[in-house]
Amino acid sequence: MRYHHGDLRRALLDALPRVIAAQGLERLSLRALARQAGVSHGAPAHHFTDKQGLLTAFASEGSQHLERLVSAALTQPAATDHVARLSAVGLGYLEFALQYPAHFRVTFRPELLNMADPELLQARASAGNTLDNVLKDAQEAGFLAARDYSNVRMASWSLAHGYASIAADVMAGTPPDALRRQARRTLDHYSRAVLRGSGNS
Amino acid sequence: MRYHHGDLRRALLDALPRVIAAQGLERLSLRALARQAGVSHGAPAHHFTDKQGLLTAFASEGSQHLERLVSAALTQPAATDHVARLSAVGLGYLEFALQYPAHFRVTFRPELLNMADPELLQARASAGNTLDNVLKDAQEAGFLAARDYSNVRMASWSLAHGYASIAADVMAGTPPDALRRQARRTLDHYSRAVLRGSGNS
DNA sequence: GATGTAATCTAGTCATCATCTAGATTAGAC
DNA sequence: GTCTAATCTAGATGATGACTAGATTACATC
Repeated sequence: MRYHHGDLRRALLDALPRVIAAQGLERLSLRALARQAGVSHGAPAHHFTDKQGLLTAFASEGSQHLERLVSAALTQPAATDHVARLSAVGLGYLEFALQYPAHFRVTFRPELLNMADPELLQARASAGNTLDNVLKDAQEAGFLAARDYSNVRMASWSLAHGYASIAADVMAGTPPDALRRQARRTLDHYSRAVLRGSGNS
Repeated sequence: MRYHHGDLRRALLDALPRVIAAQGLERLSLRALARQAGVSHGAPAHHFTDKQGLLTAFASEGSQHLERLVSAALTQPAATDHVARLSAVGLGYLEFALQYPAHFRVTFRPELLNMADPELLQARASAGNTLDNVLKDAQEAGFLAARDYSNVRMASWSLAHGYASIAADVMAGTPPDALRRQARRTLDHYSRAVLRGSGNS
């Protein structure tokens, strides 16, 4: 075992999902993580200062994964009209929860993170822009009244986050593909209802 | 200090929100809680077995509060038509997050709880029935197609849970009344869109 | 290739924690 | 008044996060 690891920071971040999956986020210990990486129990502190720093870096990664998956869902051939595009945002959100469950559990838990971390803030902000782009397009095309914009934005965000949370927690045993199908139905129905026209009474 | 406390179980559950608010759920310790109650560090174990047992009992309380607040929102004079009633479910959910933030943080965290606990299961089930009653009424009145039922149920649950989660986490600094107003607008818009008629193409 | 500095890692320590145990105290039934 | 079960205390154990001093290595510079 070499004294210098090479890239311990990366190795710890890569081992984290496994350790969290194995013993749960609540029982995550820096020492167990260090053991996994074959390194002494004090080594992680040099890269992340403390547990909060480790999880903050992990959450930044999470926000980047989220943004990537939402963007990927939007560039799929099916995401043509505005309804499908609004659904796609939610589906990308779910995909994040399904593909990166450990990240998902950490990313939206401010009490575990250093919310002043600039890297985290930037990752969060750019992840939130995608929804705005979709809704702005829908508004310009006349599918969303200007005065409904903030309501629909809040509802869409809440719905995506809520469904993914429920899928990750309550429905933890359900097969991913079943969740994807249910989410698609639910989100399509929602998006169709909410973007039907711009003249709601 | 008497040797027997009288009702230590209740005293611990009552002190829990204060301790969680003070030092955060992640740093909650049974010993600190015992100190708060003026009792030795081993005493809580007799009533709750372990930390998971304590939080499970706390989560059962939470589900009861949730059910009570949703029911209260439904019996308000404004909750007359089906749209207002569907909104009220979400508003009750938010009210739970606002009035019982500590309970809210614990109640939906299965990894902290003993999900096999019969008391918890029953509290959860009865809390979930209220939404079904509202949607069943809407369906019978012709505001919701039978084949859309499960989609709307899932969307409403996700939206309520997601908004409350975001309000509790991301928007932790926002004044409660502002959150209530925003939630009412968002939920009304959603409910109106989704319950407009039963003949969506 | 040698050298010096900064980055990285180890090993030991401390206070605290959850959990377990044995035993002390008390309430309440008989 | 006695006895039993419920309740609580006190001590111990192993693990944890954070801190420290010091050992080892990488790397730029000469």
